[in-house]
Amino acid sequence: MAADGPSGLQSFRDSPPGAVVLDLKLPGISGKELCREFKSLAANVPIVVLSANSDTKDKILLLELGADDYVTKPFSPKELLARVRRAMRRSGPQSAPLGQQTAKHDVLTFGDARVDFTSMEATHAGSAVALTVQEFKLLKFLASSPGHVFSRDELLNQVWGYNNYPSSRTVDNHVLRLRQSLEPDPANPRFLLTVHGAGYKLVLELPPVRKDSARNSPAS
Amino acid sequence: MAADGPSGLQSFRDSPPGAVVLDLKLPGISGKELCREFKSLAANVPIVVLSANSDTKDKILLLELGADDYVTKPFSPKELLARVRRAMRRSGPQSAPLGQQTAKHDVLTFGDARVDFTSMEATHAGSAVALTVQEFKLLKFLASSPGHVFSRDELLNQVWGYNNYPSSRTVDNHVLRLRQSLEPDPANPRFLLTVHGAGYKLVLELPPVRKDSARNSPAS
DNA sequence: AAAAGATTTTACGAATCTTTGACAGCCATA
DNA sequence: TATGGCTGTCAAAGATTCGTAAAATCTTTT
Repeated sequence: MAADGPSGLQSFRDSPPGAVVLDLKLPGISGKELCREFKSLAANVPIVVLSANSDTKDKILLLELGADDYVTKPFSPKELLARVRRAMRRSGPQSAPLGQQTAKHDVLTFGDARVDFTSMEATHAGSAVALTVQEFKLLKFLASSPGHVFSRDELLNQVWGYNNYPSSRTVDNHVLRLRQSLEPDPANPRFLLTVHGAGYKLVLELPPVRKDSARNSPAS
Repeated sequence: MAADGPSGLQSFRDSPPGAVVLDLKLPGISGKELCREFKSLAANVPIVVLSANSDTKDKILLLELGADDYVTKPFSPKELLARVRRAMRRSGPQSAPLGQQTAKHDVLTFGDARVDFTSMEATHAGSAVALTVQEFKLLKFLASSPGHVFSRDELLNQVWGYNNYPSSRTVDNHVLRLRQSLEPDPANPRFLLTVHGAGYKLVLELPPVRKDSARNSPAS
């Protein structure tokens, strides 16, 4: 808490907070100035503004200044809380205040699987499964563009490297093992999909309803 | 634009929009339900809610449901615009931890059909249809020059390749299957058209209403 | 150096696409 | 309006492409 603009700015610099609740009517600096200042110091710290008047022009201006939300007085504590929570949630997963972040882990989850590329650990339905380096690499690459179909050649180039040209079934086998390790039902893959004649892709959302029951697509 | 809940949900599924402006007072599904649904379908699509009453309890509830902002009536177009812009700005460049980023996908839509050439998925009236690689290739080529008529030989050369020279009914069959998968009424194609004696073309705009009396030549 | 583990090849049945050929129906011109 | 040439459609035959497991090869650890 800070009683006025300058001291608020000071403590913001000293130790960036997780969020800011900013009352416009305060002594010292203009609230708008302060808002802009905060945002330029740390754009990822959400700011919720308290304003006395509900003048629309003001609102728009503030939003343009970088405020993440505002509440007009009178307001209920509940509403303020809800808005702050939401603002934090939105900017949340980004990073802790500054420099204190516990190294971000690249994690990928789908179905029962959870893969941490930083620690190179993976779990399936809670229990740990062992993935090899090559498997991590392949999965990571596929995960870099979810939904994108990659041909075997592309995968060999991108994951195995330009010099290395193992032949055909290499990729297949790695996909096979990934499926066996991570798919709910390895025989009927739901995430690591093959596109006949084209290659493989990793999809993270469940596809929409199937229509053409006739053609490929796993039964049911 | 959709006039009611169900149709809104449908078009959301068909082609997720960049943002949603949701009027709470609509027929069919409850607005809150719809809001939750949207968010579960695509969490990164921002939602701005229009609500008639400015009841605080309602506001909080909506925010918890996943709405990104709301505007109470009456509101100025400017304010709505500012809020939508802000919501989009926020959800825009922000990419989820890993794998959830939506890379640019090449998509083609016409009639009830939606074809994504990147993920090699296609939907017709919302439900998924399976297309083969060759079908994707052919469609992609036709789509590269909408309205342009390609002879069978051209198509064989361009889509099938120089070395490969299938003959007679090959192209026809692929067009047939594309029609069956994607045309509203496969027997009376509206987009994948035959030009007698010349070849095929893909048109994307709906032609003006045409009387049946005339032949099939382009309407006068 | 042997053992253990990872990666790549090979092989082949199974699954899935493509192409073909036959025919009927449609179209355009004589 | 009649005719020969196109096109739409189907189903079977012909080709590819995949999934899988086991063997062979290469790497790292013991």
